[in-house]
Amino acid sequence: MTVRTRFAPSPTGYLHVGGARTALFNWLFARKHGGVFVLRVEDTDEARNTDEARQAIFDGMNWLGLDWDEGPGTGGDYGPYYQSERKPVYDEWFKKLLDSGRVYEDGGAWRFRFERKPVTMQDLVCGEVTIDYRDESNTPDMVVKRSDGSYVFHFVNVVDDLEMEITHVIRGEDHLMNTPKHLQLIEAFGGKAPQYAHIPLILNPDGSKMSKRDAGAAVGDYPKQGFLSAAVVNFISLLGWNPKTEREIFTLAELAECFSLGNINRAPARFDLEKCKWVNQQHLLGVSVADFAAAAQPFVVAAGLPIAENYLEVIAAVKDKVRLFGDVPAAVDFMLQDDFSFDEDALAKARGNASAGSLLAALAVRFSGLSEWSGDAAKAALNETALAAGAKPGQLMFPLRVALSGRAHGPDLGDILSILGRERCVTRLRALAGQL
RNA sequence: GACCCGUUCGUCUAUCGGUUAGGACUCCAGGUUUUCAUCCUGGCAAGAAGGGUUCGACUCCCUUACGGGUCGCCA
Repeated sequence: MTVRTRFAPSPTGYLHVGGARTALFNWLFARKHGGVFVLRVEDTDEARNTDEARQAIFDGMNWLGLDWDEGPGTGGDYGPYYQSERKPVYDEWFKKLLDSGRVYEDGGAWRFRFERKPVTMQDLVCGEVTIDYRDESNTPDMVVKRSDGSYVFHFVNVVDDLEMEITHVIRGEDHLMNTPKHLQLIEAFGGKAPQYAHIPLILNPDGSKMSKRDAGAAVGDYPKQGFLSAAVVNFISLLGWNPKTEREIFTLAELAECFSLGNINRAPARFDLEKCKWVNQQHLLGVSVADFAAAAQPFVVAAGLPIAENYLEVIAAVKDKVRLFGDVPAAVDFMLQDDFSFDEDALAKARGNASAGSLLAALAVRFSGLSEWSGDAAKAALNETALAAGAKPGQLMFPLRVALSGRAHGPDLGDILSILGRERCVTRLRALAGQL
């Protein structure tokens, strides 16, 4: 029997990390077992569906690299994959319920009559869970068909899982209490229930439920901030699941290899954006300068910075120092244009060195006299300047860095000197020397 | 309120009865780097509480507390 999993989002908002992780786990499980991953759009609530939300799902899935074997745009033998197009199928299954007397009319809607007994499920994550349906107050008969003739989630979800021969349902823990309802429906249909795995929810750093407005919640925001999809996938995979090794950095393919439902935790995890950024930096380390430069360019342009001829050189100088592509503009602005700001603390620290002004002025003179310009030549000039003044080269480096970049941190000084070129260096040295 | 799931450093987690409770992020301190960053080393920091069971419990059981989830003609 081939494994068939599905991700069944409803297009009522943006794809959020919780949904993305659910999709990811279903995808990983299918890939791990050479199975089929189905994307099914649960758009039965016409009032709340939007085209933007539908597109956000596709965009998010594509960006994450979670391709679906069956679903919108791909096709498959179990379609259509939009529930809004499956009314005839539901009518057919509803008739089974009608014929067997398991539904009754209530105010124009149809309710499914639960069997009043304890219902036990075997969850792959939560283990054995029993809900007692003899307590009617806690488990009222559920509406399966609205008075307007449309069907509700529980009904279509179960019918489609049966119709599409889904073998494993991996979904958020918010569905745990729904499962006995689904099991009762499946039993009434005489169908074979899929195996269920309810994964813990993702919470905000403060422990509150992560909703769509919270920071880090919308998958669509990650590319905007300059995250690598591989890093986001890597990070969210580790929320509530672990590979049982101390390794933390994985590619999607590597995750698919070692993924196992048995290694999923039961407790909800909080979302730590800082660690997500660290994971991103780890993935960034493996990206080539050319690819990095191409990916960072939109951010640089959006910040209003010019793409200079030596753009690649500029990127190479900062590539291993940033965590996000979104951090690039602020890290390279002083190398791409002459308009940059001075950090007050850095300036204050430079002023703390009484001889900084004269040293910088002397260095400007020496730079001007250099027959050839290069980062090494400039550094040699720096050493000579310092020695001539009876100072240590190190004393000159900080003021020089501030003069050239306006800040205390940045790329290697040799890189900066080389990238800026003689004229700019001299100009900036004189400018700061005059202020100290 | 009822029902369900859960509870190891601030955060993500390892531990399938016997460990100095390990790793990672963050933070701090050293070292390397003539500078910045990377990097290396070290440090801070945890079994919610109380009862059992057991020679022995973070691990099993119960109670309490706390957190999350669910109780729709939403999904």
